[in-house]
Amino acid sequence: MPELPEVETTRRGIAPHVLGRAVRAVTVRESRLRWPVAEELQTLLPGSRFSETRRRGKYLLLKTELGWLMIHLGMSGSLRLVSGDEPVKKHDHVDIELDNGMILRYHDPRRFGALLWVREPDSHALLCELGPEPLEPGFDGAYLHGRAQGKSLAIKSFIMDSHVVVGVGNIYANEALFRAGIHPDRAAGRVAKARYEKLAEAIRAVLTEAIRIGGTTLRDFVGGDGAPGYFQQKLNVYGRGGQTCRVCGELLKESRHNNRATVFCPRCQT
DNA sequence: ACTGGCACCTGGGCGC
DNA sequence: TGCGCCCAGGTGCCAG
Repeated sequence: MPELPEVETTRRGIAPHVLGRAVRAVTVRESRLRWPVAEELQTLLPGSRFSETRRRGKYLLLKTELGWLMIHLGMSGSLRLVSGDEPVKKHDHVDIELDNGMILRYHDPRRFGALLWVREPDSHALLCELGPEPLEPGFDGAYLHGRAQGKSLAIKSFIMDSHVVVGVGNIYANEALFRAGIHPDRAAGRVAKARYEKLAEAIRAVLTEAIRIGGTTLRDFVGGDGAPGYFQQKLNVYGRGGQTCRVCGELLKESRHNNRATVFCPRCQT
């Protein structure tokens, strides 16, 4: 599920329910995630109070007096608030019980996600090398163009590198390249600055739109099953290989970059 | 320094 | 129905 819009939607969904709340207890049913669930969740988190939520790329950060709980949802993770009597389902790995009885429940079938403890987010190894936020100042065509100089890798792989820009996963990489009219195979270093301007704008547009739509499903984070399928009807290329291009009618082609599915229109994207 | 490929997991869908 | 195969929204790490 989670690309940047999903992570941001999760942050906005849980923020009003955790801010100002203290943690009553933590239950770890399965600690074998991408990295072992941090011991501090059980030694430091109980008794602490959440005072701030933040997102950096696809990492979610919840501040307490003693440090930050850092959460990554991996490929299949989700975080939602449930009432204390909600039955535990398979793959509900971690419960963080709040002082009002609600539970922040981490669910992750594939276990590619992570729950870590960090003292200082800005200097943490996983965060300090990350590229700019695509929706904040500092990310634009000039920046991308500059970073691409001398690079021979495919532009799709380039924009999916979190050291270049965070939060552009496979769906939105495909969609942004389509909107910008750029062929995904093109060498990053051989794309003109003007086209990077268009690409930066396309990345901002698809992410902003997805967050906007995701915002309408915020209620799902409390109670419901929290499985929004919102962006589907907006997709122009992702998952549409072999179907016709919505703009020109050409058959959409499929390929792969770094073992990730790529879909593009051979006529619109050059 | 770059780049491509692999690893970590489970579950769903498909063809036989 | 069952089995085996392929695929999946991420990303750190490794070898060449």
